[in-house]
Amino acid sequence: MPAITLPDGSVRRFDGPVTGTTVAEAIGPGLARAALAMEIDGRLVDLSREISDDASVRFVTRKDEAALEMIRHDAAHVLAEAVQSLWPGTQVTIGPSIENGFYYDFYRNEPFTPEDFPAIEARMREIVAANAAFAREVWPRDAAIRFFEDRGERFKAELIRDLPEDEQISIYRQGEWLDLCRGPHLRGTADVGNAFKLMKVAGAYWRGDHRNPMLTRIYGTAWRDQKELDAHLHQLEEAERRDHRRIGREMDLFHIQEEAVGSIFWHAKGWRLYTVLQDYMRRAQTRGGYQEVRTPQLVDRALWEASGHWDKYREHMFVATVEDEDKTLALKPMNCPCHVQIFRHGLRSYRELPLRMAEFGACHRYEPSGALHGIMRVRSFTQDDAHIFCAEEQIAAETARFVRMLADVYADLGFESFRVKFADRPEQRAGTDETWDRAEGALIEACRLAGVSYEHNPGEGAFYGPKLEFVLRDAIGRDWQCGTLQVDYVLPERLDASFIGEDSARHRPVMLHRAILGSFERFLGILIEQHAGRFPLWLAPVQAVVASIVTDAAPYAQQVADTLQAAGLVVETDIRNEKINAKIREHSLARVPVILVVGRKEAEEGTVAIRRLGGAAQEVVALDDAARTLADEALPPDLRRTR
RNA sequence: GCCGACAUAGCUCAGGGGUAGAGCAACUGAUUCGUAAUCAGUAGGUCCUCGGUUCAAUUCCGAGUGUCGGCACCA
Repeated sequence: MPAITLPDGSVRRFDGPVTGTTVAEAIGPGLARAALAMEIDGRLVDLSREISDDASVRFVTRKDEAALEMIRHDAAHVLAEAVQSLWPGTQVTIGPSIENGFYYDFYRNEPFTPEDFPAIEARMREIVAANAAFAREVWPRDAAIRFFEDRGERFKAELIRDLPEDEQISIYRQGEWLDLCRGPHLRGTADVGNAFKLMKVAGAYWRGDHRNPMLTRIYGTAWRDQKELDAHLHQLEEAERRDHRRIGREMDLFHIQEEAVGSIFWHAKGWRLYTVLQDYMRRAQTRGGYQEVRTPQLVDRALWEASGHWDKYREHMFVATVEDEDKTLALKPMNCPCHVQIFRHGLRSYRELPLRMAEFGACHRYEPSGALHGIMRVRSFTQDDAHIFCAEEQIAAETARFVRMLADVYADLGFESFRVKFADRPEQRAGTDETWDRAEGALIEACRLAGVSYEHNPGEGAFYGPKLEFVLRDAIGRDWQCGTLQVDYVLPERLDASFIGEDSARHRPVMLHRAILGSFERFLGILIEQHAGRFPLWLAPVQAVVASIVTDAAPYAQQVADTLQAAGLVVETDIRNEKINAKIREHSLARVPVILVVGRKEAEEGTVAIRRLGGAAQEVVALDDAARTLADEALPPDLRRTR
């Protein structure tokens, strides 16, 4: 006699075990039509599942987030059936729902290509139209293993073998086809709907391990309805439109070529962007109580051996040898060992702590070729790196201080909010468990004191210590991990850094590794995509163009440009013999924030007509006023505050 | 690094066993024009590199390099 409690608090009693379908029908025909699955005591299950005991039940309809995930998961099953029916002998492996869609990994000698998509999608639509019910069955483990082995499905058999002993082996049938699956599923294949699209094929290692066979993965996107699908496709176009590689070329910011793979040729305009950002960061650091240093690019391997990097990252380091000397040097992949060298140069007193040592450190790492991506993932980059040498009891205060600084910088750069993740000890690590206990404990305590709330990111810490990761969200909703703060007890030990305490004895400092932007290269890529190249005035590579209407106005245009330049603005002059329409169009497409139009009238009156990027309005003001206003507007945010 | 796709003018792309085309950009000339494309003309190519097949390869085949999308990696 199950008593079923509904979300509104009402209770329904039934004579015996009932399925969710029955319960929904009992409540009303509308719900019976809309219910796709249900939550029994908070656990999502099939609607066809029987309820035999008292329970609280919530029905899941298409509007639910959970339903969208199920649509995607079921779409993966439909994809798998379609593929196996078109290419018998293809082995199935796994096919989960993911953000925005789903994928399914297949094993097949001949990989799929996007040309196969139309046929697969057509078959998928047939399967959806047939509306086979998803039927759950529980099989004995041995029978399930034998079944899949007999079909030559060795990956599925392996999956079942590796399931925990006490776990039920559930099989879902959809018509003729079946798959091992934990579930739950929608009622039938028709519930998947037709708002799906296959997107791309890719290789993926079995179980994500590069020692395993390569599978061929088909990605799809799936949504509740066509409108949502269209919105998603539009969003992808938007991301492509913002792609920093495209904008970098269009705006003449940088390029990369074969002779220096993974390194950037910064063109004049891109370099202005870079230096404006670097100057800003330098001011922020100075205000934050950091001292800036500069350390060598080439450092003897002995130091990397001592720090532990040679052991762990040797194959990711660029190594240099010289003919006349029996020495092996490495281009520094990071700055910390060098900073420790400065710290330990001479005796340090506790009075000097916390010692905040910053460097715009140019580092080289031999990244795997497949990892390279525009200016975001490169082999030569510059970090806004700093190490805070402090006593253990200063960790909390320094963490809080750093988070404040980071929040200010992000806000100035147009990112109002960020998330924090706490990454704790990885499997491969240096240092004892006791050390890790202390490091993690100190960081947790620091977060508490700083009022930082965080998500847990287990096992993702650096090999020498736990870290906080700071994640930005950009204008189109993508997350970027930029900032980091890492607590390190290991390196000071390995490189023998010490300070003299109040008690006249030697003590080990703790090192906090920290960065706000991460690397300039990557962050500039993010900034470019964040603004789609339409930078705020202070960052814009070209801040204004003076465009003349007639040749007679050319001398005045030059005078306007000179005035603005004297006021500190980056200005170009366009006195070509072109129509003003063409000039406006060109400079607008080039994303110049301000166009100053001057014709005979302006020349006579000593004015300029200001046109802002993105607007059609024009504002006619006296030249001197324009120079003053624009120069003011072009001040970096921190200088504007202290003006 | 692994899987797949791709590589043709500055850019975006078409083409195809007999050494190649468009649009935009560039250059020249005419036009002097008031807020998102004035008109006309000219020039521009190692068809990524190296091998192979062929009478002939930019095209077909192989290798390499690079790029792109994933996977793996990211101190």
